[in-house]
Amino acid sequence: MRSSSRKASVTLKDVAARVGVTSASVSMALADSPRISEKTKEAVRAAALELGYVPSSAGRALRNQRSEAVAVIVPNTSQHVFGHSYFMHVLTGVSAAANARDMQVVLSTTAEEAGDVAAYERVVRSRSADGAIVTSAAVTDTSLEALVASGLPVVLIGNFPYLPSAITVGIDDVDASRQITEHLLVVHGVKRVLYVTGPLDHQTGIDRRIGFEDAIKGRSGVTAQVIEGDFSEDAGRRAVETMLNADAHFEGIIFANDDMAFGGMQALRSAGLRVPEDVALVGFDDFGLARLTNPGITTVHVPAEDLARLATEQLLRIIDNVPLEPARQQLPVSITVRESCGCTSHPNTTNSAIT
Amino acid sequence: MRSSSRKASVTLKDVAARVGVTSASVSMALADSPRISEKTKEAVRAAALELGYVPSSAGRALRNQRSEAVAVIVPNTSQHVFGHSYFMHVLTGVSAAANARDMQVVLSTTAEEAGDVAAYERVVRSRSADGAIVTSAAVTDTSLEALVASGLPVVLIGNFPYLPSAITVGIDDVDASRQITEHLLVVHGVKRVLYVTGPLDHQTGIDRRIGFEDAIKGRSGVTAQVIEGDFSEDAGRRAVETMLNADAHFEGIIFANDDMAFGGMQALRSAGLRVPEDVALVGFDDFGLARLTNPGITTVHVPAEDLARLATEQLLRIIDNVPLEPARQQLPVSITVRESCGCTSHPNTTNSAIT
DNA sequence: TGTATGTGCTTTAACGATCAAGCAAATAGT
DNA sequence: ACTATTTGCTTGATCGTTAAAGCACATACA
Repeated sequence: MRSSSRKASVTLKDVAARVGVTSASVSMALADSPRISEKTKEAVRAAALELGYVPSSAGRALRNQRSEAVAVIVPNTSQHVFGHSYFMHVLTGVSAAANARDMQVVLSTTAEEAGDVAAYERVVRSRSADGAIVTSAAVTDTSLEALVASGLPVVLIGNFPYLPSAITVGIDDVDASRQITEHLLVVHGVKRVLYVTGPLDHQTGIDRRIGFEDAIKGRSGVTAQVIEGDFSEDAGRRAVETMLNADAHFEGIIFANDDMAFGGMQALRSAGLRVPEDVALVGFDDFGLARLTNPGITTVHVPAEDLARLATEQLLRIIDNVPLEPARQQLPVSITVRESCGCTSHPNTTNSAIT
Repeated sequence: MRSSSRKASVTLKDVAARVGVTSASVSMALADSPRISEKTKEAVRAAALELGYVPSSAGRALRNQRSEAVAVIVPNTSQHVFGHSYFMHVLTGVSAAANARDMQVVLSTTAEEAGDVAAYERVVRSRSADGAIVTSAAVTDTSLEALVASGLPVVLIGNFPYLPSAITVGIDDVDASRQITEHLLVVHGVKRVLYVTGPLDHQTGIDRRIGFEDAIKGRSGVTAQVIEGDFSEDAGRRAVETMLNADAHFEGIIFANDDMAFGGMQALRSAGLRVPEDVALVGFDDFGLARLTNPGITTVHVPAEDLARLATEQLLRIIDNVPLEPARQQLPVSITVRESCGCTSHPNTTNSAIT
């Protein structure tokens, strides 16, 4: 089969041949260089349109040493994090910021890497992308430190106090957690509370716990119990079951995220307890789930999409060597009040958000 | 600033200089060519590792005329489709299949395209990707036809009877819709039903409606009403409100997807009607929402991740010129029974799936 | 009149990887 | 011993793009 079906794609040379100039002239013409006459430019544009010329990203990347792409890197197994709608928000934010600058978005999961080089190193060092957005990285992820140290353009979503040179965009987990805890304690007068933590090898898990403790501290008449979770629905369920089996008493539960709050809510219902009448509860994240349950979960709204967009904008600044003033940014959060805390009497009607 | 901070990346040449051979030899050595002595290969591998050599994707793409990437293209506005967790499943499936073959995944949304060339055409014709997976394309999307006709490697997720030459992977929407309708009619003996359609400019919307009609057809004693929706939660809510205001009577509702079922369920609750006691209902998709609501929604489980994985595998076959026997595939679906239809008495305990 | 300054293109070179062809040196064949 | 073959590398070309330098000719300025 010598007459292959592979249709050679249109290159600068083809356009040049059509117009009767060299490919360099076409390049300059399309770049609107002042060195090219208006007449030639017009002819080139017409020919390019007619032939359907689209610049080769490889040729351009090779020549310019820029791929015009940003990578989104997920260090965990794709199973877990993809399953989280958080990731969806991140992708929306990154896409929006990248598309606004005509940059591609490359997805990269650190699945089972063969060599020593981690996924992000591979993507960035192969120049498949000019920089990377890294999200949901564990504290224990040592390669992250190497990546940040390597000086390659990287922006992390979240807070990484143990990586002082990292560019990050996050929220104030401590303060937010303190706020939502206080909502339960002050607004609803809950005295006996249970706190279900996130994974304590993630900064998020650590910080939210600290926020909870800050809120409890020095508040008289409040008794608190803490049980460790891992952000999974099942952990929330098990935490509640464990406490109920131990015959523990609590009027309110603060979950470190919504997934666990949902699991916990199911366990409470199975035990015949009503939410919020018998037990009030709150979550954290508001990535989608909290709105769907019945009762809806009062939670901290984390602006994941905004975080991702801002992170990407920062990344593009780094790539373009534009100085960025605050290397670490924190976006404000709001508390979305629903029914699980006892605020609204009519479940699933209107949801209000206070700032 | 002549001493730029830009660290030149390691290329074949650098490795070659270290070993004392030419870059061509290094290339062949790393490719494990029999023309290179074992000794040299070893030296090359050592040097490559030491210097942290990672092949330039641009150089390789330019030379091989292959980018080793697949694009995932979403023709709708990113707002809408990203918001749907369906997309998350698709990404997981595509990533899994692509990563298994060491291919990158490039994300592409048809946002506001400047020129005539649509997003997928740009991505594929710029050779940023060797092929594309297209999902959630509307029937009215004419550029899709041009894309399929252009002969570029593309696999569509869904059914596209009006594009006979397209390679597709989907489910049998007609049959699935018929099945879930029959569940409500036969198992639960519902006589007066309401059907809320999807958008009728999508094949999915059309086919599911046909399946519903097939199930109704020739079934004596069953009266049906149809109202048009658009897959949005709000459409489901409005459909139910409209019917209630018209004082329509129905014991069961079949929604063309879960989002609408959720909206409808809220409207029923607001009207003081219980699900499933007063009105039984079913949905379609099972992308995540149906499990979270209370009561859980009995629905058709669409294996989105499997569809995406299979579609990507087909795409890779096309790219590699491997002949693929069935150009159009359909994956089987199952019905996930929850509480909204009246099957399970205890809401939110265990969910069973029947095949 | 002789030297700058434009103008509008072409030529050249380079980005990094890879494959075909080439070319010495070592080995094998008769 | 003298020609084949093999071995193990190098040379050179190529992929598509773009920046810099070059080049012939026209015009401007002193």
